[in-house]
Amino acid sequence: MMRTYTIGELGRLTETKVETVRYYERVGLLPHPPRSSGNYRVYDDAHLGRLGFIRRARELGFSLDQVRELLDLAGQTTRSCEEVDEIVQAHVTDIERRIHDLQTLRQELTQLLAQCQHGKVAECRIIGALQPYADRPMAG
Amino acid sequence: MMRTYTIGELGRLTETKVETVRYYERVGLLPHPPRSSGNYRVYDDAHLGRLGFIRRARELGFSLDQVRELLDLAGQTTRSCEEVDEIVQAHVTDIERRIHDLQTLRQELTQLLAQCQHGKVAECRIIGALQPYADRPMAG
DNA sequence: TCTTGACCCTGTAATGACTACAGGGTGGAT
DNA sequence: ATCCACCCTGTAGTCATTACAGGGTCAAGA
Repeated sequence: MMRTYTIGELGRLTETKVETVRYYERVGLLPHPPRSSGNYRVYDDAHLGRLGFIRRARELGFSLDQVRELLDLAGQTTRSCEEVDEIVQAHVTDIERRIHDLQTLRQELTQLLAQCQHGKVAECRIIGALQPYADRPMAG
Repeated sequence: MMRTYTIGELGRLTETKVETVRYYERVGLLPHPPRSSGNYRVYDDAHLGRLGFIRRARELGFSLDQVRELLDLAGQTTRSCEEVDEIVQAHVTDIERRIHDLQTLRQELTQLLAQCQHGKVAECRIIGALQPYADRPMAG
């Protein structure tokens, strides 16, 4: 009494475009499902679970390679979850670095905006700040 | 008495890979420079200035399309710098959204890490939290 | 003069993670 | 019979580079 799903149903259930489901299959994240007589892909609950896992991990910002590792580890149920922890920890560190970079960027841009006197481009401090060789002409 | 540069010199001065300089030319961000007798690209200070502008704007996170707009506006010196302001402001808003998204993500992941009991994968809360259909089997 | 070696040239393909067709077949309802 | 929504494969596009492969150029040293 196993429920089956077409690729469209699977997509709706996991908020994944049909093309993306096929893409995951192509790159080996989803197993090749059996086919119907009309050559349609036939999915079951195991596929639904696996695709759900992938999408949730992607939402959390993991790369497909990281997702691959996590899926692999998730299958080895008796193993210590140390490596899972490491992957997540590394990802948090990466996210923190990106937050920091973006904050630096925002500050630079905000300072540029504060300097703008809303005059003509010729005197614009923003444009000026973008020109590291302001004494030279600029090609166009 | 105009200084000229080879593509390699230009790259060193602006911390740009040679391939990237050629790429900017291909997509129309840099004008086609004149060529030497041996078919080498010959750049001058105007090119240096323009490439510097591009690289600085890229460092500040502007897309190449935004850089194109900024370069275009920078050339229209008598125009009001309102549009420059708008582009930068839109970019700041975008960056703020990204910072916010990343902060949300970091919090979710930090919570996952806090729940990890460092046991076996079978009981791992992290893996569990990634499985939206935890009652179902998972294909592999 | 010859030969290194560093540089330059073009053109094409790869990266990540999809997305968007084109051109066709299937399935169920009317 | 016909319609439409859905499915199929295969290929190419996105963004901003980067990485070759397979050649040509140029200045210096032996």
